[in-house]
Amino acid sequence: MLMPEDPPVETAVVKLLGDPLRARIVRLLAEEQLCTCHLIEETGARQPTVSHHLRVLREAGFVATEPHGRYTYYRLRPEALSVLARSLGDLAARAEQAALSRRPCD
Amino acid sequence: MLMPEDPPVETAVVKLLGDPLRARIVRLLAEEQLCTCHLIEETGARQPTVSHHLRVLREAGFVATEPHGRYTYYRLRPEALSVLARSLGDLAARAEQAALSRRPCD
DNA sequence: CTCCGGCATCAGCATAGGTTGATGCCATCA
DNA sequence: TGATGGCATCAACCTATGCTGATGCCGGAG
Repeated sequence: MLMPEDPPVETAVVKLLGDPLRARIVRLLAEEQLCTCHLIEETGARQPTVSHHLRVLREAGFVATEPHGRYTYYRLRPEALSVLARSLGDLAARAEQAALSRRPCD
Repeated sequence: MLMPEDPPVETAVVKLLGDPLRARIVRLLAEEQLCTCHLIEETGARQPTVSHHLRVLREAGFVATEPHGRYTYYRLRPEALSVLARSLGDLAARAEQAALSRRPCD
């Protein structure tokens, strides 16, 4: 078979939102665009830590960076979130049907 | 302040779906009810591993257990998934607005 | 041109969490 | 009632990953 496993893509992406600090950053960015210094003082985390998580979120397509003078602003990419939301919704819908069938054990 | 942070509850729950094996189990259970032995042969993981993840998923409210003879069947709880989906959808919606405002740096 | 401040990157450390082998419990069957 | 098989639990190990301190880059102000 070609795809014995399901796309681990989404899974890897979901994993990123599982980190508390990353989740906090995402929620902060869901309210307004912020630069790194804001995120530092809002979260209380140190600069390299924040910078690291922003990099991770950027590489995953969750945030977009926008250099502005010597500050760097970050904004959320709503699409990335809504794709995940839709995917989870689909899964929930299928789960409704799954309650009916049960695979026999022998 | 009482709640400087936002509810890490969802975050903790999302984290669970970030594990590849757990995600695989959830997707398998989204198709039909399965017992542990099915999940073992489907995933290729060993029995204690599967059992451990099922426990985690059960404690998080993602799956329900249903003892059936000497087999134990598991089924997905669609509600848990749809709650997450809705939450992510809300976040995406707010992110749309967030693109407009930007906090000044000084 | 020089200094400063915001930010990214790097190597090392520490903890969390997934996997494993061994073991015990319970239900079924002979 | 003893044997078997499905499943849960436990302690130990190990890898992944988040955090830290140090350093370098770059844009802007003087």
